[in-house]
Formats: sequence, C-alpha cells, structure tokens
Amino acid sequence: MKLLSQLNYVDVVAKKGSIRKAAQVLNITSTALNRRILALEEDLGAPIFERLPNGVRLNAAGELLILHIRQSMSDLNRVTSQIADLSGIRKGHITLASGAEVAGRFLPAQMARYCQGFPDVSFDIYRRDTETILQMVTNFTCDIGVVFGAIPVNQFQLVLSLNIPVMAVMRANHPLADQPRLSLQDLADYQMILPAEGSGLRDVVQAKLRRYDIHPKRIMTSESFEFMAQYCHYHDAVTFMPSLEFIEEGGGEGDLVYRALQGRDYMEGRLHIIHAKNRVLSVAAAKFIEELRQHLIKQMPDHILQ
Amino acid sequence: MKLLSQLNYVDVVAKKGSIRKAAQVLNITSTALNRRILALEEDLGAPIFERLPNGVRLNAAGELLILHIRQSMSDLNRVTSQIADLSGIRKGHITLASGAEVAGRFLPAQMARYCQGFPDVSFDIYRRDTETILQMVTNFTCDIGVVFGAIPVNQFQLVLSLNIPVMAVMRANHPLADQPRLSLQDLADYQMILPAEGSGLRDVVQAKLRRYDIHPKRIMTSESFEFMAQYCHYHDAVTFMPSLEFIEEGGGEGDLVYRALQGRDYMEGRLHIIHAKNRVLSVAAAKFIEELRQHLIKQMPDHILQ
DNA sequence: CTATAGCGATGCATTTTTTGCATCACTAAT
DNA sequence: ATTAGTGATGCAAAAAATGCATCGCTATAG
Repeated sequence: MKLLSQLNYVDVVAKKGSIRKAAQVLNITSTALNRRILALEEDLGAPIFERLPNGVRLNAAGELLILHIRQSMSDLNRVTSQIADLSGIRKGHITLASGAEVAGRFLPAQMARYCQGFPDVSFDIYRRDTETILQMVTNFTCDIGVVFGAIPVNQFQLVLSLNIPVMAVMRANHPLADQPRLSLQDLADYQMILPAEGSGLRDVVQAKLRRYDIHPKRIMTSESFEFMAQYCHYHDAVTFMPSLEFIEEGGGEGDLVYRALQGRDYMEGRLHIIHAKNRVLSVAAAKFIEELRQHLIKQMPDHILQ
Repeated sequence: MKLLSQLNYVDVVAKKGSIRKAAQVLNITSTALNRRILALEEDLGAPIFERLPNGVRLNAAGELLILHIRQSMSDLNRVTSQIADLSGIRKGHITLASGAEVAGRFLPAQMARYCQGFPDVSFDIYRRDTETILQMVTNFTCDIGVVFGAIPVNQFQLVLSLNIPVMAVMRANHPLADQPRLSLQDLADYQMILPAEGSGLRDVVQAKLRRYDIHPKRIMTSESFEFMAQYCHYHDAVTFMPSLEFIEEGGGEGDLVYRALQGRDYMEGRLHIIHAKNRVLSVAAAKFIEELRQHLIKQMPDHILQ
C-alpha cells in the first residue's frame, strides 16, 4: 500500500539496523531508501537515526516516531480490513505471536477451522518466548498474543483467559505410566525435561518443585517441545505439557501418555489471549478471536475465566 | 509536512465537499487532487467518496478512513512536537475551540501570557457553539475545547473544570445599578438580552427563569457577546456574563457594571477545559494547559473542581 | 425546453521527483 | 595495510505527478 510505504521503510530500517540490508528486504536500492530517510528527517527537522560505523540506530526522536508509525500502520490495516468488510470481501491479515506451548498443537487446529470460513485471510505466526510476545503486542508488531503463564494482565487487553491443567508426559511403557496415583516425588527419580527459561510452563513446574523442595535427579532443558516429545519416546524421561487439545488423561499422541498429578502436586497454568490496550482489532482478527472464544466456551466452559 | 499531505488532501476534500474547491484551498490544480483521490481509492480497493452532481461526499468507507486520518494527523503532530521539544526548540501548534462566553475575554489574556514563554508556538482559535466544539474535540479537529455549561463529561478527558458565577450586566447609570440586593424578578422589568441557543450561559439563565417562573418583559437574543455589551451601553437593558476575569462585583469594563444576584437567584455555570479521550496532547498543548491550570489554581483555588 | 455553470474524469505534453549507478569518505576487523 | 562493510552524494535516466484542454454529466435559471 502506498500510504504506508514511507512509514514501513522506516520501520524496516529500524528493525534491520542497516539501510542497505533494509533496502534488500524492500526490493529497492539503498540509495533510494537512504534518500527517503534523509528526506523524512529533513521534513521532521531532526534526525531520527544515529549513524554508526556498521549501520544505523534509532535515536530518541526516532523512538518516538517509530511508535507512532507502528500504531498508525496497525490502525490503517484495521481500517482497510473494515472497509473490505463493508464490501463483503472478508479478507485481511492477522499477525499472531504465540508461546511454544501452544504454537505447535493448539493453534494449528483452531486456525485451520477458522480458515475454512475465511479463506482470504492470511496469517503470520511467530513462536516466541513470553517476554518477546508481550513486547510484540505492545509494539503493535503483532495483533494477537497467545501466552501461557503469568503476565502483567492490566497492561493488556485480555480477550480470553483459561486455566489449563499441566500434565506429566512419558512414554507408554514408562515404569510410572501405569501407576494409579502419580506425585512429583515419583517423577523426581527420572530424568526430567523442562522447557527453557522464558516459558510459562517452566515457571509452573519449577514453582511446584521449589514449593515442596523436590530435586529431580537430572534436569534437561529444551527450547523445543518437539524435541521434548521425541526424546521421551526413546528414554524413560518425563516432561510436562499443558493439556491443551482437551486430551483426556490417559490419552496421548504416538506412544506418549498424559498423566495428571494428584492432590497437592496437581498443576495448572493460565492461557492468556491478549491484544494491545486501547486498540481496535481488524475485522479479520476480531472475528478470529470471536470464533476462538466461542469454540473454547463450548468445549471447556468450566475453565474459562474471562 | 510531506507525510501528512496525502492524508490532509482527503481531509480537506471531505470538509469542502468538492475536489475543485479543496484544490483551491490547497493551492494545487483540481486535476492533481482528483488523481490523488483516485489513486488512494485504487490503493484501498474501494471508493471513499460518493460522486454527486455538485461535488463529492464521504461514503461509509470514507467515514471510517477519515477518522483514522484525523487521528493519525493529530498523532503525528504530537510526535513532531515532542521531537521538537527534544531538541529544546519548544515550538508547535495548538488548535483550540472555545465557546463565545470565553473566547473574547478570558482566553486572550491567558494565551498572551503563555506566548511570552513559548514564542514559537502558533495558535488556531475557533469560536463555536457547544455542540460544534464537542464535535471538533471528538474529531481531532481541535486539540483543546473550552466549553461553558453542561457537557457529557465522561465522553471527554477533563483537564480542568471550575465553577464560574454568572452575573447580571448593565450600564452604570441603570436604575438597578445601585440597588443593594438584586433579584431576577427585578431584572424582568427590563429588556433582557440572552445569548443564542447552543450557549451554556443561556441554559444557566433560562433554567433559573423557568424554575421560578419569571417572564422577562422583552427578550432579545444575540450570538455576539460584543453586541450584547455594546447594546447595554445604550439602553437600560440587562444581560449576563460569566465573571471570568475574576472581576469583583461592582467592577466592570467601560461603563458596564457586574452584579451578582442574591440568594436563590444566584447563578453559576461550569467551565470545562477538555480534550479527546485516549489522546495524548502535543508538548505545546500540554504545557499550555498546564500553565493555564497552574494560573487558575493560584487565582481561584476555591472554584476548581478537578 | 434550452442555455449555462459547475462538477468529476481523462488524454497528452511537460515538469518535477525519484531512482540507480558509480563513487567517496569513513570505520572495524583482519 | 588490507578488506569488507557502512551511509552520503553527483549525475543521468526513469518514473511519477502535474497542468491544460476537454469530455460527459447534472442541476439550475431563464
């Protein structure tokens, strides 16, 4: 879009930290881009980038401007989407950032369902750690954030918040798989695979371990939930997953089984679907969220908190 | 400013209701402007103006877009002002819409004082009726609104709200000028000049008249406070003014005197200084308001309500 | 019922702006 | 000292915006 291009140029340069690299991304020559930046600075009456020997970086003025630019771009996208909706076109674009806990298993199904009704809506999905997601939401870099674990709720617009049980995961022939009551202390005898720092799931599990002073024999940390699952196929290790796909206890994928922990060791975390405060979502995004909410309310009314 | 021009073009066309007229204002040919509008509509994928035989009018899509445009322009102005402030330049622009009650006497003094500290700040002052002012504030057509009388407070961001006594005004040699206690009933014997509909001051006075079922002999309505004042110089008429400039009772301008009404007839109205909700003002505007507030707090602390 | 004036749209020649290439000056790392 | 990377800039070419003349249309006036 024409109106946005000028603004978008600044955004890309800021993100790339280099005019030449940004020019590559934008498919124009660095000369053109450079001169646009210079012209903009001329217009504003003040530079917005510091020139470093290996690129550029936003200065204070630039930081102010980039906020406006992102807000403005995001707003225009929303308006465009609304206008398209007026013509009954139902197209649009949704940028969504999600924690690893849900990016792999929960979201794809939800989105596939939505896309059947809205085939002209395109998606960008980012898988990031909690902090980055919150940043992206604040930044308007993404429309919707899906975060597992505690967040500063009052800094965001909560769309949906639900409690999700956290279950122990192990392979079906694991010695503990058939044990009727499972406690964290039982699991501590085996290698335990935890998500990396910055994951809400890790916080939930670690809080419990600390609370009851349980020290697992060996802890392995992984950033990839796919890895964690695969690893458990081959070893008597245990790991944890939020039971997002409404998997009943005992069910599982492949030869992995899910076991809820009993009594005091029962764990759960909170899944938050958020967007930026004071922000009006595009029609496409609003409808996606609405469908998601409706679906979840039908599926698990007792978990919904808001 | 370059970034804004495209947006501003649309805004002016929408306001003028005609491409040719807007082109005159913008100092470009109608051809150029016309093609910009067409290009923008092409970009958006939908027209934003209806073509009428005698001009153009925003359609539904256009109404959505123009809101974004005004918000966006206003935002960019704020950012520009902040950036200028970063460089210590302290320049900017303030657009203020004010009711007639305060436009003539209260504001000029306040602004003159402010301009001494900030000589590079430019002003646009509009004198409108209450409803238009509220519209302009909502529209982002102006930064600050100054309104005398009741407004739907929760739809705006209240900067300052203070009670102002409404006094009777007459010439010094008016038969009532020396009467110790003045009531509305006394005034009813003379020609009474009221502000036009849409003025908060009129509402205050009329409410009192109705409340005590007082019917003035002759009522004259005027939209101009200057006219009202001048008229009273030449006749034994009475009119009303908010005592904005902290004029003590008995004081006055020229040979006009101000008299507060006594007892149950005492009148006062509320002066509101507002801006749009969820809006961040430019540095210049914010400082103007801050100075204004400080000044008023010092001058009349007991009248300040917020 | 025609004449007129005003509106937006458009083809074409002209002007203005933007772009791309080659190159400069500079810095950090090798 | 060399190399590879950065942003800035002069100049010619390409692209875009503009202005003029004009079209088709409609409402209004006579």
